[in-house]
Amino acid sequence: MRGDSAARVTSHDVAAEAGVSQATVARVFSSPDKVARATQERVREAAARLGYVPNAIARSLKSQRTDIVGAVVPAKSEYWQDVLTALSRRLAEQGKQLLLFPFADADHVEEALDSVEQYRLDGLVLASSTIRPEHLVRMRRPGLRVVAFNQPAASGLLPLVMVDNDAGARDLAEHVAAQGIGTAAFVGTVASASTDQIRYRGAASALADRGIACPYVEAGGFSYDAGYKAAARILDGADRPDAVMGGSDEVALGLIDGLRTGGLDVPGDVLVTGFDGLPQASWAGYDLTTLVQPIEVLVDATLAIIFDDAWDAAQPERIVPGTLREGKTTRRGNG
Amino acid sequence: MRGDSAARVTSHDVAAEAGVSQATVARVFSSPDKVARATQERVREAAARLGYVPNAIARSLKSQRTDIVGAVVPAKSEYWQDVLTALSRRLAEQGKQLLLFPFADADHVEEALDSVEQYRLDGLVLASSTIRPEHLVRMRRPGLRVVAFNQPAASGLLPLVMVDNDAGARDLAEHVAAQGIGTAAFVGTVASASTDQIRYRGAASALADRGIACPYVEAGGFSYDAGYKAAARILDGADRPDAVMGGSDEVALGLIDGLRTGGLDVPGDVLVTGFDGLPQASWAGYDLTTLVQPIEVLVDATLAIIFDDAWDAAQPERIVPGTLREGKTTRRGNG
DNA sequence: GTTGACAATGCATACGTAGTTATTTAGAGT
DNA sequence: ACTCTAAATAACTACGTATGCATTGTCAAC
Repeated sequence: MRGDSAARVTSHDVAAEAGVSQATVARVFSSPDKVARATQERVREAAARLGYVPNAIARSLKSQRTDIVGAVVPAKSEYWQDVLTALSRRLAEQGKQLLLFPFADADHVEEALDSVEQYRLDGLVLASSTIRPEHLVRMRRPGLRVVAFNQPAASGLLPLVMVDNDAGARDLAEHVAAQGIGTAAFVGTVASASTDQIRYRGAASALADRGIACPYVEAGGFSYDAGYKAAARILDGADRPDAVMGGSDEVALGLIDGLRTGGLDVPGDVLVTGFDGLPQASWAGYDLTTLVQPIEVLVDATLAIIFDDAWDAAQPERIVPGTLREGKTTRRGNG
Repeated sequence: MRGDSAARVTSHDVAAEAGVSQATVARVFSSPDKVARATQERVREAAARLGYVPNAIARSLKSQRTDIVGAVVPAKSEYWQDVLTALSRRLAEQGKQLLLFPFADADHVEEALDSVEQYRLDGLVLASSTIRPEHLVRMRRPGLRVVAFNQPAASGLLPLVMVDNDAGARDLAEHVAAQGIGTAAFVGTVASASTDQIRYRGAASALADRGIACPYVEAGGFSYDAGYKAAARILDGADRPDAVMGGSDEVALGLIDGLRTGGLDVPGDVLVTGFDGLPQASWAGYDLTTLVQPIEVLVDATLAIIFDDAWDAAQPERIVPGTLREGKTTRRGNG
């Protein structure tokens, strides 16, 4: 009842109720130490009585800060959902919010970026390997802190935070090679994705050092389905590899099921690895060997760049190592 | 370069550049039909030249609309991620944005709700069965359209959109019963969740009609892990059921792996069903029989309530039927 | 030629807050 | 008692836009 009748309570109303000026009310809520104890209590009581809630829109207009960070992420991706969760939780701890800009295809990036500019966000996390360089550059604007997240292509164009894709891919390759394989294949997601390229080069180079060839197969997508279909192509191929390295966990999980559907045993006949460290990779049905990304660390580094003034002019690159998670998909002998 | 120098371009700057008044500039961007063709072009050119972008904050302050919808969702849940994706895509089509309020535990709901009020959102999607009724009631405020999403407990307190949990559970139960089982068990997520209760009652009632008992087992969480661990308890139990119905897909997938780890064959020894229709349920490794929620329909209904003025005073309830998806986890004979 | 109608535009103001400057009050020192 | 200083509060203004109202200009009708 009470709350309903007081439809739009402003700081002026509270000021009148408490017998002080509007400025004092504002101070009570933004810098309380500048207001005497007794006055503060009186104002807070009046505010509670009227059901006053500060208007963040007006505050933003005045203070030129929205306390909102935007995130441009692919609409359909298991990996990014984990990142978003970590990101928004950290922001919430600081009283900030996360505005979501998912996009289905590259064409919609433009629209999302328009909105980003209109809302005068404090910062922006750009997370998608399919954003083209010209878009990246356009995002370099004063007052807006943009960070490229796991997007090697942004190197030199924007501040960048990413997992060490090269080292991770090498670790995985060396682990697989240590199991004593003769041939291998790398099933990438989309060849034009910069993460894909680095992961492939790292893996191929590490395998080459051990005399193992590693052709590249493109799944054509970031999804389980793409991996599942790629498995068929590998089964049809002339010589079946002893190990298949997936460009991402999602593709790797599809690969496993595709290979198993084709009658092969994983890891009996073929070893499989992934990349990312999705929760699903740990599911007992798969227990995938993968490179776990330290999402919390990456997120913290991202927010540090956005909110730490020291980074203002510089274009830092934070490359964080991942962790090899050994699952049963690369465990050859089970004795 | 040009963009950098024009740090903060306002409609006044554009007005000066184009030789018109600020009001005309505003009209060009908000109600173009009220401005003469020639003037419009001149203004747009000037705007482009200066790199002007309308300030959504100021617009919101004046227009009392933010074009932003908030969503309070559980931080860790596969299901909600699908909902968020659909929701934000639809909003983006209408030029609106999605502000995310994920919460790890019920204590953080309060904080999220505070932010919601401060930001004067156009609407709010409340999606979590663990929000308590007192919070729900507090959200009934003038000017803020709140919709409870898949949250039966909100019935009578808030406008409500949900899948027909009861009918869905009955469909699943009847489908399982038709496979000729003797005993069954329902593994719920968290007993206090209102969706859980309805799904269990629906399933148990349908099974009882066919003379099949169906005890309730609580997994203690919404996750794969909870389901995996619950499988062990079922294996340890005195009489093993012929069919296990999971309270959600995530729990069901955990159940399957748990049962298989315990040496059982699914569906050979035990049939399993889920609820939700997650992408993962369709993965070849599981191919789970489940009730697919029509997420697009639910989302559209939700946005209709938020943005359609006709719903203003009423407290509508939209209950949408789901679709049974028959997978191999309930296919007994494979001939 | 005068009037009326209507389109196009300018002027002024309000949205609700935060910060800047000015004013009042209280307290301490001599 | 008088000044000096610091603390507390009030008055005022700016943030950038949208819109009601007033004004100007154009054209058709009589």
